[in-house]
Amino acid sequence: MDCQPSACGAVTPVENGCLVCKVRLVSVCASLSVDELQMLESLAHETVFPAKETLFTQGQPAHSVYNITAGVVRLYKLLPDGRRQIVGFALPGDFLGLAMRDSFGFSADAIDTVTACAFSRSAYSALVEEKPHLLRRLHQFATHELTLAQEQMMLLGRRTAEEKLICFLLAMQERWAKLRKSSVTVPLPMSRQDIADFLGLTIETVSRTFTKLTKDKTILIVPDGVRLMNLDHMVRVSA
Amino acid sequence: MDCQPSACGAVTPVENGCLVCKVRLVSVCASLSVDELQMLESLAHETVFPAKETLFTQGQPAHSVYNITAGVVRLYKLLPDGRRQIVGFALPGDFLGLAMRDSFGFSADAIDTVTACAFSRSAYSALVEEKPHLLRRLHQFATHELTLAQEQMMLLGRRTAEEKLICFLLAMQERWAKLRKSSVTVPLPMSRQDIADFLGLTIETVSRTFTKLTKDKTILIVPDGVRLMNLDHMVRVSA
DNA sequence: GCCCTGCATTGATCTGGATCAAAACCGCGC
DNA sequence: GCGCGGTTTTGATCCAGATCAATGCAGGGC
Repeated sequence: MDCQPSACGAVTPVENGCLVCKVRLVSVCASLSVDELQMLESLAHETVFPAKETLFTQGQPAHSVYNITAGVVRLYKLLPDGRRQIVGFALPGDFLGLAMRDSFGFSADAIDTVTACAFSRSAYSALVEEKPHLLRRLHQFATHELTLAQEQMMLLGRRTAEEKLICFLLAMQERWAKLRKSSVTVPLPMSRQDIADFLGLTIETVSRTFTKLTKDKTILIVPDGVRLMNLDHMVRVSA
Repeated sequence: MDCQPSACGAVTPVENGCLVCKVRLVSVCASLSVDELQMLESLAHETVFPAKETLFTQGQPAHSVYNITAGVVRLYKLLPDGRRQIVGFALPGDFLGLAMRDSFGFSADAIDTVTACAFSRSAYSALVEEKPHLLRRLHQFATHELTLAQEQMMLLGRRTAEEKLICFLLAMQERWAKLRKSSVTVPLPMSRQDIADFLGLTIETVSRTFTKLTKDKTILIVPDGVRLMNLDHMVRVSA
């Protein structure tokens, strides 16, 4: 479906403004001054996507770019026969549309309730043209993503199932920690199938590996997440 | 080893200048005007790395960034136990050091004889600061790399050995085609082990898959490369 | 020429994770 | 409470690709 931000996902006026935005300092917006933020604010459409709703689909024209302000988004590619690879999970503060290309290179859908600041791509790229420090920040984000992608290649190509899961849990814990949410307890709003499709495994292997790590006392499964019980061991494995 | 461009790899004066550089129009330099090119030229050290020599090592301080002008470089990460993942092959026109970070995120070594324009990172980033269109070009390169990395995740996580090899050969053929070298014959200067470590396979599986594709009449193995005999079929598989 | 050395190929066997198939669990509506 | 749909876990079996082990083959030194 061709889905503009105004068509799918409730648009509300920006409620409290960028200045009090909870993710401002970790997002691309951190590079902007107070008056630049006001310009940005006038371009922003705060949008809410309920769980399971699609933000955009691979190949679809990229009318908008998004700054995630709450919730978790899964980013994925599909093969014609239905095989799926999740290329990342976007958390609050993450930016979707770094490539600034005409169409999206992957699909994105909300895992839980997601709120995002949507910007029309044309307006956003015009702003980027005149604010080199915003471009610099976007470039930092892109190269950070690239580094993560290279880590993920190592994981997908050369690690065992158990190592994959351990690395994933450690990476999620670090990302949540940067957002100052929880520490030893890692929220996992995504399904087992999502984790499998991110790690290049099947759901059965992911499930078995969770049980193994639980029997090991490496982790403890709690509602909607896990608690890491033996960080030392996990870090040693992931090194 | 701590290896400055002047220490490892023969430095020669820039012989013919950027204006006649064969890869200029496909490299980051294409964003620069003639007089900007002259500034760049004064910063460049043209460096030759013989086959098998290391350009830089993962974790090493990134004193220099590189623009590859000839030859092929393998970019890889290692685990402590020696498992290796090649995260990419750099061809003429490719830029190493996009991240502009203090240290390299992967190691790089020359597969055949490589020539590169080396720039001190500090001088280069100073130039980037004052030339927003150079930054824009770097960002384009970074997001292009990111897109390729996401394709590679799909390949590593979800494709079979045969699909992996076919996608790899097609991707290499496209990359060489952009450089106006050969078309149906794809040069493969890297070893079978390199291909295996790029595709997340073993050398034996790569070799067996090459023989299978040869028996199929999908490819023909020629000295230092392959000839693609059934592009249609290959494109169908990779779609 | 002939040996050495370092790939690459081929063959035989093994195994980690996939696949197929049930259970068990867990809200949620009524 | 109970039934129902979806997800997760567990179990049994299979197989693509890994591993182990020769063998082939080309280029280089002498």
